[in-house]
Amino acid sequence: MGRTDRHSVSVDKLATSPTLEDVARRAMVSTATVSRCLNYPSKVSEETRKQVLKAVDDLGYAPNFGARALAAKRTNTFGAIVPTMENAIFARGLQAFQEELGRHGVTLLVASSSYSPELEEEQIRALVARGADALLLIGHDRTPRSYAFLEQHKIPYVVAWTFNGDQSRPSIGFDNRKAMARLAGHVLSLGHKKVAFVTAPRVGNDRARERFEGVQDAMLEAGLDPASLTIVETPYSIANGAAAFEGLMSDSSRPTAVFCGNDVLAAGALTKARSLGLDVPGEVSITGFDDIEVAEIVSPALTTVHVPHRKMGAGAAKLLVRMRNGETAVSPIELEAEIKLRESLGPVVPAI
Amino acid sequence: MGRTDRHSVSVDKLATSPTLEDVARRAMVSTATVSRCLNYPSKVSEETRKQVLKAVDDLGYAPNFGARALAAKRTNTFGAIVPTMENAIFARGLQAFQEELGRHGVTLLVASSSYSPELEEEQIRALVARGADALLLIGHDRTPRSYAFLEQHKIPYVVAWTFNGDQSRPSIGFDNRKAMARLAGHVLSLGHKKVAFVTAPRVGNDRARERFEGVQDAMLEAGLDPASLTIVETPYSIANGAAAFEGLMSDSSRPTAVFCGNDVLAAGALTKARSLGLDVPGEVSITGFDDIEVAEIVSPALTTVHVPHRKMGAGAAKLLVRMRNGETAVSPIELEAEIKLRESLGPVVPAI
DNA sequence: TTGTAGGCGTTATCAA
DNA sequence: TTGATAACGCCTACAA
Repeated sequence: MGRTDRHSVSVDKLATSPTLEDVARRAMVSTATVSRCLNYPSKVSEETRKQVLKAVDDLGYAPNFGARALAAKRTNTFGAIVPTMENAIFARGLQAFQEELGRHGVTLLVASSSYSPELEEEQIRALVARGADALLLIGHDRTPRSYAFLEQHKIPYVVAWTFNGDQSRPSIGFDNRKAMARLAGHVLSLGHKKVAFVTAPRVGNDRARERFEGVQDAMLEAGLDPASLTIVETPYSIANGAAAFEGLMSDSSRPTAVFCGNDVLAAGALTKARSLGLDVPGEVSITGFDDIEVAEIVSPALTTVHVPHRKMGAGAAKLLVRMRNGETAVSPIELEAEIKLRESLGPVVPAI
Repeated sequence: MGRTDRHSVSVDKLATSPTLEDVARRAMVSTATVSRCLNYPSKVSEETRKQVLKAVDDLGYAPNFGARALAAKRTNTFGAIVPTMENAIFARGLQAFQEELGRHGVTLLVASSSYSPELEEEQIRALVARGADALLLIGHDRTPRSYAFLEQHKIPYVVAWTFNGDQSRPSIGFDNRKAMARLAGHVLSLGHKKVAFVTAPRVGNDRARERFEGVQDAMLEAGLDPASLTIVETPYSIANGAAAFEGLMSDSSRPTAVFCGNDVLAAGALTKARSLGLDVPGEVSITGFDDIEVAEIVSPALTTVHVPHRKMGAGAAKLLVRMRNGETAVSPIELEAEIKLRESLGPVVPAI
């Protein structure tokens, strides 16, 4: 039905993608048998299986995913939406996420939101429409519509890259605020009083906000006025980090330590320091956050906060698989972020 | 049909994703009208449009992608398969690719092959099954089955990151061999005679192979015996670059210049040089390939080949869109790769 | 072990 | 301008 019969198979070859029906015809069995053979090989006799697989091979058959999802209501595909893929911040975690998913037979679809909640909302819809069974999201900040949508569609999701005691969502991550406070505390204990903070835009980015609060916490703790903190807000990029740093250093009262909201910004600052002929950490200390690969290869090596990228990625995958399988009461998981002291940080050197 | 009628809508809300039919019922029109309203708003009266959109909004309706693809036979989704997402080599190009696609209303799906032709074959099938209308692939090396599959399914694709005169496939890229030969030629003109080449595994990776051939070309040109080139083959990673470099330098007869197949390897070599206390370029010169961001932030900054990442990505997107729209005779596009001379390269210093 | 047939959520062709 | 309705390709009871 639907298709008129043809005399030769070769006509088919020139046409378009073969379907289950084509395979069935060639293997001289029903479509049901082909489907079974592909999905539950054990439920098919050895002989027919061979025939079918040969037909599949001959035809170069690939199941139509949409049709399959439509019929089976499960895609074995998870989605991940990260703020950016252009730098390495999320690369390692995503890689681990993917590897772990692979072990469970699920495929990963990745999208990026460019740090925009509206764009993220679109991406969420797109991935769900494409049949994502579950989603990995970064941070808690997103539009109410996004949450409503996830709720309504009953899409399991986990929030990663952050851990925040008072959030009840399934999540896995570390306490950005605490980690940054620890790093900043250490820096201040080295005698730095004039400090600056270069951060990504904080609205719509709870990680950035929490890191900022961490710096404030540390200042308070050290008896410094948080209001005296110079803040530069700029999107994550090496160039922006460099520009921000240059601005800071051209100021009449330079900071002796510059906290950067992440390693990318810090790498930019470091590079600019070099081109400015400024000694790091002699004249100014610089710190980052994330501990991506560049942190170790820049010179001087970057003092930063080591984020458990791989643990987070793999852990998120495990959580999500459990949730997809019906488990409902998954409690948030907190991981540790560790301070990495390296050469870019030094004690404050009194002016001569 | 199929669904039993319900008395209240709220039941639906608790159930699962709303369908076209749900929207239609709520807006009191037919599913055809809803579909039209979503796809060709102009073909629907102002009034019904409002009703429908309201219903869509109320219900949080998102079209089922699989069903849509099934019915429309077009997904407006392209796929890209890159060897790796873990380092920055392909990130910028992919970003540009995505941006350009966005301008044409197409969504991007990304997968990575881990430099394995077999895995790439799987990914190709997966993306096509998911309805990718067209594919971006890296390099020409892949299994015959992959090419046969693409052929059979009539999937438009372009090969990027390489340009090779005698290949007739739609492609956009630069001549890896020529570019590397130019860089190597310059290095050799500085007096280097003992040179080494650290490369990614060359089988299944035409770019790596061509870069290698470029080095050989330059040696020949300079009157050196290509057989005297020390070769280390190792997967792209900072750690591997460092290890390879260390091995090279611990050799009794050290090279005075180390070519690296890409910037990641070179960054590793540079880092190791520092930890070994070797002066670059005083004692040994190091070069990379790609000109990714790290190339400028490492110290000394890396001499490398600038690859037109963004141009390639955007260009590939344009090509693919044209092909998807039925254009068939697209000829390969060659872009220029430019040598970037930076601090990591210096003249050979005669031993005292 | 295998086949038949209904349904999954859209789109698109016809009529109305 | 709108509404029926037949595909689209696959899965899965249910029957044989």
